[in-house]
Amino acid sequence: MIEANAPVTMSDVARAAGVSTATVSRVVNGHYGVSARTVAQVRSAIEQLGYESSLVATSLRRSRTNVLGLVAHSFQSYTAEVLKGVMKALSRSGFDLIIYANSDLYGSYSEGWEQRHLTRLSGTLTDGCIVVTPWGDIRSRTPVVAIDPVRGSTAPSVMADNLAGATTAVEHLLGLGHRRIGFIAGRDSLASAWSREEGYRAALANAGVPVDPTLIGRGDFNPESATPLARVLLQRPDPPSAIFAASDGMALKVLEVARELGFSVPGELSVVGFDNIPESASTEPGLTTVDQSMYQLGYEAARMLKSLVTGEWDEPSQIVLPTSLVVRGSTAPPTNATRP
Amino acid sequence: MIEANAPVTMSDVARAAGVSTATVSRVVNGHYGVSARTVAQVRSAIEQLGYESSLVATSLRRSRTNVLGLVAHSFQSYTAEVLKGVMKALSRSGFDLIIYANSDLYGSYSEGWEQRHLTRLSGTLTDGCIVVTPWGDIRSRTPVVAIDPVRGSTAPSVMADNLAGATTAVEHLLGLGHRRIGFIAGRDSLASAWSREEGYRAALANAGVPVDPTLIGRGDFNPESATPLARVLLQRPDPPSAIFAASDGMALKVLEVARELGFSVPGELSVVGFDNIPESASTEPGLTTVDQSMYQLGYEAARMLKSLVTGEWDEPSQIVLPTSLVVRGSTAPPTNATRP
DNA sequence: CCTGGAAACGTAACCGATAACGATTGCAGT
DNA sequence: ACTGCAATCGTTATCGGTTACGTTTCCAGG
Repeated sequence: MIEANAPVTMSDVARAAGVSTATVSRVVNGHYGVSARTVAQVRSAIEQLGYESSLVATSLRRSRTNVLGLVAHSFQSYTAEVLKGVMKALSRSGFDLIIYANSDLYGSYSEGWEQRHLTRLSGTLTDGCIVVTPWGDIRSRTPVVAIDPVRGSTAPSVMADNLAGATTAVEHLLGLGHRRIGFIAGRDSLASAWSREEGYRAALANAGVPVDPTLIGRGDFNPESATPLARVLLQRPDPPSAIFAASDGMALKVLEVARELGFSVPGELSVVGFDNIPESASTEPGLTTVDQSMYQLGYEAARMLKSLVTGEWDEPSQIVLPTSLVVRGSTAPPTNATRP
Repeated sequence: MIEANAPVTMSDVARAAGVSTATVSRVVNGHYGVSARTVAQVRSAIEQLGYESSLVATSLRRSRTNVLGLVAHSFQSYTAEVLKGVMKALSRSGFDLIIYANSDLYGSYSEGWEQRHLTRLSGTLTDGCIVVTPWGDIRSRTPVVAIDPVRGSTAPSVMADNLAGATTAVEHLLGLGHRRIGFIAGRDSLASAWSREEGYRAALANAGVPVDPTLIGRGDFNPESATPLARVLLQRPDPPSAIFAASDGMALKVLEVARELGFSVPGELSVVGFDNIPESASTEPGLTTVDQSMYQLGYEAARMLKSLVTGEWDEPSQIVLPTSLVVRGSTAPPTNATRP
């Protein structure tokens, strides 16, 4: 039931208990210097009025709030999986979590959005923050851990072994006999996008297959960015026999375009993604992809942030987690292929 | 890069620009009464110092923050889907979103957690809140919309047509020839749990099948709660030929127990869930379930909350969304069944 | 009976920002 | 030159809670 009752403040409690707000504060925070009788009075007043301290007022005055923050620029499956891991790591830790998401998902907030959010939060509200797929390097008064950091960043971060993952993915395609393999890259500024492209190039180089720059499309990890790129690749007179997309979201769009243009998958086109989001298991055919355990990324990032905040850090500050290839129905040997 | 620089406050800007904080505030908020020259000076100081207003301080002073809150007691697929819908509804709306999640997921926070979180947030930080699957009725200074409210609540809320959904699900099983149909109920206090059980009973009654109370297990929507209940049902000398679980999370646990006890699904046991979370599509076999578009629930709740906050509300305050049955591989006619 | 010192509690400054209000300035009109 | 009205900007109270500091109370020891 909604009741428009004014919020109960500390001075209400103080008035009811016949003491000053200072005393109420001491009771609430369990500080020393209050007689047992007064404590009982204040407790009873709190109970009776249903008082609950204001997170805002407290955090404005205090340095420590026991709240950690998470900032993400969009909310897709990737972020949701990360979040589950974060919550798990924080459960029963004494830290609450505040996720701040801005409403301008689509484009207008480009460079620097997370810096804005972060300064707004870390002013006082949170003791530290996790930033998911940032756009730039971060300044902050409180500790920050990046998940999938920008290229060249030396700040604390957690990321998957993107190079190895991408290499394995492309080697899988090469092993099936593919030679003309398209690539749809991720957002250039992120280390992950860079490494996945490196893996693509390295695998081809190892197999003695020259890199054809016209087979590389420049996406940005946003699923929508892949659609026109896939169209370009598949409408060529000589389309590739396989496409490796730097994220599952983009790979799923490739599948969409392929269906639209009448390509049979995996008969005429093999597709590989990266991430292993839940949706990738339920498409028809299932998407072959590189699993990077976003859950684990979130879990480790939260663990690291906790240690940074409490000052008990002792591990290296850049964690790299292993990946594994998940083979599903979207990959097969190319038509008219000679097995290696 | 992390730098331990002190946060830039409004008075820093004021000092740098040679004006008072009031003037800075006016410039920041675009208020009337500042000369163009002063505006330029302040703007330049803001730029130079990298000033960003503190969400906390602002919300303490102001009544309106343009931030909406969401409170959830756990963070599973259900919540994640809801969140996507909420974000979609809020995109480009001018409202940002703060999600507050407490760290004591597992039990210790029982009754009343969302009331605590809500008073902490709605004190000043948010203009309104969405509460997902609350435990009790809510008091709040600012508007609150409940997703999947408690039974008997008259507060603004969004929910699926649980009665119709559950009825359809059980009719599906009846139509396949099942007569002994087990049920695993949800958290008793929620309207949804109640309606889904009603649907179960109604469908059986319509088909002239008596309700066997020993075939009903009392879960709480938490996946883990279903495991022992499923075990009890399936280890009976006369196990049911089908089980309808009030949530997908619980239904997936039923599948797990069935596998563990050597039941073939759907050969010896049919299973139906409710929710249609992403995971349900990717199990083997896929879970037959009632789709309630959690995305849509989130979308509508956010839309409603926006209107409540801006005061432009004109629709009924309790929205019920349709459901649809999604038939996958986990249901089939019972062995030795006679088709109706 | 007086003093010392710790315990208990209140007062007021403060955190960062906003807004009501008052004060100052500039300029047009007479 | 003087009035009057805007435009412009600073002062200050305020939000709710915390804490440094000062004051009062109370009891033990001399």
